[in-house]
Amino acid sequence: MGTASTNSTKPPMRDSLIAAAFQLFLERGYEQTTVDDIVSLAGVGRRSFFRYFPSKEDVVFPDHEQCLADMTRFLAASADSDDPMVRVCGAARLVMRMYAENPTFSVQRYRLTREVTGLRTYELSVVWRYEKTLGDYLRTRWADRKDGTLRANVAAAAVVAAHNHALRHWLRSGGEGDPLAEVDRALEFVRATWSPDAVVAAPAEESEDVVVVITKRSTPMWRVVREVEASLGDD
Amino acid sequence: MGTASTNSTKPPMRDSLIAAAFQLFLERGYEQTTVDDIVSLAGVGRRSFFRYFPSKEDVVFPDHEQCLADMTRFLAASADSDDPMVRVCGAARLVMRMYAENPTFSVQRYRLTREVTGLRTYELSVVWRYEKTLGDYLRTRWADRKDGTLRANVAAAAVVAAHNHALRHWLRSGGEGDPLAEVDRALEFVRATWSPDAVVAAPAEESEDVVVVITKRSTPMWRVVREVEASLGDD
DNA sequence: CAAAGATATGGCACTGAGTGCCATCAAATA
DNA sequence: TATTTGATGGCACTCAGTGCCATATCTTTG
Repeated sequence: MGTASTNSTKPPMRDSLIAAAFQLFLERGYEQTTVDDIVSLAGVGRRSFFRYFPSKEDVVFPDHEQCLADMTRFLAASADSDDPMVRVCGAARLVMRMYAENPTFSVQRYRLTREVTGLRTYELSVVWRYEKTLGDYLRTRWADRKDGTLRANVAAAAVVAAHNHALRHWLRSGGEGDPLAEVDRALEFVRATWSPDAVVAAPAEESEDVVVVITKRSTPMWRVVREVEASLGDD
Repeated sequence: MGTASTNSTKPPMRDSLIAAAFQLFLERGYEQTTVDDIVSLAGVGRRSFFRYFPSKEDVVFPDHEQCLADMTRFLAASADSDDPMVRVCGAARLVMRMYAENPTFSVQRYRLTREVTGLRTYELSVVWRYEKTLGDYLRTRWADRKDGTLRANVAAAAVVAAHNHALRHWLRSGGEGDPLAEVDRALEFVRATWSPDAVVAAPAEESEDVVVVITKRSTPMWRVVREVEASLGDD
């Protein structure tokens, strides 16, 4: 609210604080670095640090706030004709793209978050906001659907999990390969599961152990499975 | 590690600290209550608080550590013949049962976690440990499977999301109704998605875009999927 | 029973994150 | 030039969390 919304003029102080912080975090570790160390290296007053970052942890994730805003705008620009799951996967793709823009920075930060418990917890709160944004979107899109909110919550969690799977794999590799391709593959895995369409199921009546399913060849297999299961009413 | 494993003799000091803490949290709020307030009401030394609870937030979730241990044991006691997803849903059920044991306490805590950001973040870290435990289990069970780790991560996230959906719904209602039944219903929703079984396929011939699948309920799914995909040639 | 040790607790001082308040400096504006 | 506005620095304060040590209680051992 306080920062200049879409204005791209970034104050140099913010960047110098980030640079100083990461330099110290990487050489002595996060917990061994105090805010006083950071501000003295950056040559600014201690009070200014907390003007730009609400907490010491925030300096580690300087770009997530912007990315979250981008995701919100992306979903708000959705048309009713869009497949909700496709749209949500596109939103998750935005996050991966942000990581991919600065591979070395992302990898360094990953090392930090793996070692420091407090940073991992903070990252969880960030991920939760992404998941909540996706879930809210799906909830409105599936408002009329049976079990719409349950479906929305589960699907949002699945999308986030698939994204994080691809992201962590890429980060562990040190930033090698194409993270966008990886995340697309992982997202397709869940998208096919949660946006079934074009399947008609007709349970048999005479024989109670036989089911007839009619579908198009072009339909991904997962949708068929999902629909058959739903119509069967499983064990 | 340090606490008495299965020994049920709980020190009274721990309980009195929890009681004092919640009394103050509910009347003045979490952030308006200092640790000094808690210990002076409980009549113990300040240092003792941090002997029983690593942080001020931990006193709000006094039973999760035990529950996590229970879940780990439950999964370790799994047999190879168990359906992994069924087992994981049973593990999630344990958590719901813990909440259901103290409805009023759970509802009061829910009110707190909704208002206080720090507590919500802490809860996320707890949920993450549950999800990681479930994911680790599924990963080993699906080690030989194609995309086993991706599948495990996504399925674990889906199970946790379904559990939380039912849990939050029950908590918002003030603890009315049967939370176990609710969570079973939500879990069944994802279980059916991620451990389908019993289909046999036979491709049609006349219409080139329509496929008829006939199957027995008791047939393992995965062979069938491969057969159908092989006969169809997937997208 | 007495001495010695282990465990639980309290007290105290210290570090470090985060906040409120005010002074100061620079740039924009009248 | 005088004034206002916004950004910054400095200072003191609260509070969570930790390390260290003294003390009390309980247990083991001679």
